[in-house]
Amino acid sequence: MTESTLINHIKTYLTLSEEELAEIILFFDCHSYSKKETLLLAGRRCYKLFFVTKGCLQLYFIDSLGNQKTSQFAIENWWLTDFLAFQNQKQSNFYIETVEDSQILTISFSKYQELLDKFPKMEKYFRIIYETAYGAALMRLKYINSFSKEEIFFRFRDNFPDFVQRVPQYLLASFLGLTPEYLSEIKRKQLS
Amino acid sequence: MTESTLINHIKTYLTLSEEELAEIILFFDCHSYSKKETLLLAGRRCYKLFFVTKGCLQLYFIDSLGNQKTSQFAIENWWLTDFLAFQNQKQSNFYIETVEDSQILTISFSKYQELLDKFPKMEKYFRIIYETAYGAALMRLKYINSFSKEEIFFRFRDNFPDFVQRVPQYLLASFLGLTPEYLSEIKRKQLS
DNA sequence: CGTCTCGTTGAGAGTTTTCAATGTAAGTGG
DNA sequence: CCACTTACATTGAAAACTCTCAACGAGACG
Repeated sequence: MTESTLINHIKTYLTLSEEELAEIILFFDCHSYSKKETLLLAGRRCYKLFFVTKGCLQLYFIDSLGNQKTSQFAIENWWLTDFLAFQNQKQSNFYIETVEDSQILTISFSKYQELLDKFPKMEKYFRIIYETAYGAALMRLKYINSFSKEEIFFRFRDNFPDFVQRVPQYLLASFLGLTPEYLSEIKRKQLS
Repeated sequence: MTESTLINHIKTYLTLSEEELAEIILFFDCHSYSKKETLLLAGRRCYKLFFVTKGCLQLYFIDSLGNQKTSQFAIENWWLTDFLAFQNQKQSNFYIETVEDSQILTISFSKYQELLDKFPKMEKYFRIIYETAYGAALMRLKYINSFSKEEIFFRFRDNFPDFVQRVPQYLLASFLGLTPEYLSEIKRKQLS
């Protein structure tokens, strides 16, 4: 059951009764998507927050030259949306698309507010989620400023070998901020 | 009164009685620092969270070549710490230092936990703070991946002209991820 | 006045991108 | 199951971007 993924995740941070958890889960809709389906369009109002129970999402934008640039991936147990646009109920700056066949729990902005009002403990859950995500984003910025693109790739591959296998190389390149061609070159250099 | 800065900030997100606010503020210590004082050392356990009521802090690290790299600034009404290290009570990856003479409210990790336990509404406050900060970090990553360093500088200067005046140029360069020399060159190029 | 910090300049070197071409694997329809 | 098409990965050369290093200049401050 796909909802149990979220329930288990919440349980790792909060102590809640089974009744409460059952009520909480009702705030969410469950959807299945196949690979390369779009869940959020840039320019549209961002009124959904997504939780991945299976599969993989990417948050990306199109730069001025028409290239797709990935800002964030989300795999099992990750939350994803354009958080600034979601919070302010503004137009999104990003697209969200499935990278694999995926199962996604969805909550609208108004339901999200209701959920937080009715279960204040969930404020704590999301506070921890965002506190962690923000810390991780600062670490990512640290990496970007510390290392050459070559080093960024090798370190990422060492830290997340499974994930590197999981996504196509051009998406990984787009996420790490280099061109697919240069990523190819780097890999070849290391072999010799 | 420096504590009122935090009180006002909390009021913009929560409705709390004056008594509650008075109790909340007791969890914090107030300190004055002059320019270039260190508040957090990399390698030490990170057990404090900071709120700037006046002045400016920087979160930075030293790269393998010995260069200081700024990951984040915090001015009035900003929270700052090494959030990953704070949350897990681990060794910090960053230094924190004053950029100007500053007044800082400080809360230890244990007091922070007590505060959140005693005033669950504060979970909501911090949830919003971190949700915003995370969204902003993703936007920063978007900028880094979208634009050349030259463009990043001009856009930052257009968006935050006052801040650009406020901090020395070498710190700004370190924050934007380019060298002071290159920043000089960019500025000169635009004049002609 | 001397010193220290910060900003500027210029040349050369290193990194990364662009572009165009080729190779390869995988999916699709007959 | 094969032929076709498409999507993705690789290669190499040239160009663009950004850094390094060393030197100089200007202002702040004791």
